[in-house]
Amino acid sequence: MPELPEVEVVRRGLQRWVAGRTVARAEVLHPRAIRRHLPGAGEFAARLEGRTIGSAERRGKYLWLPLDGGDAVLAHLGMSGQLLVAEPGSAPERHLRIRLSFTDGGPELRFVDQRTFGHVLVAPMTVRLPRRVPEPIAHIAADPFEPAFDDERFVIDLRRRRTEVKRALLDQSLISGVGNIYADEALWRARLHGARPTAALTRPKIAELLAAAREVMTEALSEGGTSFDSLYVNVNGESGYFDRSLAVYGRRDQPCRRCGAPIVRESFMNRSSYSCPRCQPRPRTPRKA
DNA sequence: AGGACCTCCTGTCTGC
DNA sequence: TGCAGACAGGAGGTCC
Repeated sequence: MPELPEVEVVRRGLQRWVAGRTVARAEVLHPRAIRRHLPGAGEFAARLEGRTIGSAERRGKYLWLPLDGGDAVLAHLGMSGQLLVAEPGSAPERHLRIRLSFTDGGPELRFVDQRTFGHVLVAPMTVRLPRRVPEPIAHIAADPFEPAFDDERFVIDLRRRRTEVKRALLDQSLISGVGNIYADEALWRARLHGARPTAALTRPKIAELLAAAREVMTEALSEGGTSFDSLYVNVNGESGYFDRSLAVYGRRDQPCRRCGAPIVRESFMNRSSYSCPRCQPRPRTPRKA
C-alpha cells in the first residue's frame, strides 16, 4: 500500500532517527524478510554490525541507507511493511521481522511486516551516473521527483509501449513510485480511462497525466502520506493517511467529485481500478473482447 | 524480447 | 455460529 508519498515520509523519519548511527546488532526474526539477501541471515547480520549509516535515500518505493564502506541497506515495504523506531526492550510487535540496535544505546529500528511482501537486504551500489543506486534496483526508473527524471523521455517511452496506460503507470521500469491508488487518482485528474492504449495518447495528454501524478503525490505528501489500512505507520509509529483527498480510489458508487456520476470499480490484474464512467469513458475499441 | 499473467502472504470482511 | 471465499497488491518469475 505505501506508494511514493508514504515511503518519502518514512525516508524523512529514517534520516532523522538513524542517519549517522552505528549498528550494534542485527536480528532477523523471519527468514522471508531477507529472502532477497541470498547469503542468508547470518551474513546479513555480519554485513551490518559495526557499520555506520550515512543518510536515508529513496527512489520510487525503495528506500536505502548507505553504509560506511560503500554498500547500502536496501528496503521495500511491500504491502504492509513498516519501519518503526522503538525503545530498546519495548514489547516486540506481533509481526516484527528484523531488529537493528545501535551502539549509542538509543532507539532501535524495527522492520514490521504483516503480509511479508516487503524485504530488506544489503547490497553494493552501482557506479552508474547521474545517480548511484543499490545494484538490485538498477532497473527501477527514476521517480518523477528526481532531477534525473526526464519528462520528454517519459513521453517518448510511454508512447512506444504497446499496452494500456494504467499498466504503463504501474511499470516501475518506466516511472517509479506510482502504485494502484495514485495511478487511479492521476488518471481521474487527467480524464483518462486506464484501459486507453498508450500508443494513441497525444503528447499533451501524457504531459497532463504526468503533471497529475506529480500533483496528487505532492498533495499526499503534504498531508503526511496516506494509507488506508491501519497497517501503514511512519517510521516513528505515527499513522499517516490522506483518504479525504481521494477522488476515486475506494469510492465505488459514490458521486464523482467533478460530475456526480457514480464511481465504478472494475477488476484489473486481480485487483481494483476505480474511475468515473462519465469523465473517463472506456476506449471505444477495447483491445480485448 | 516486450507484454501479460501468476504467485507470494496474512488479516479482515462478507455472505451463505 | 462458523467457515469459505473475496479482497488488499508490489514486483519478481515465468510463459508466450
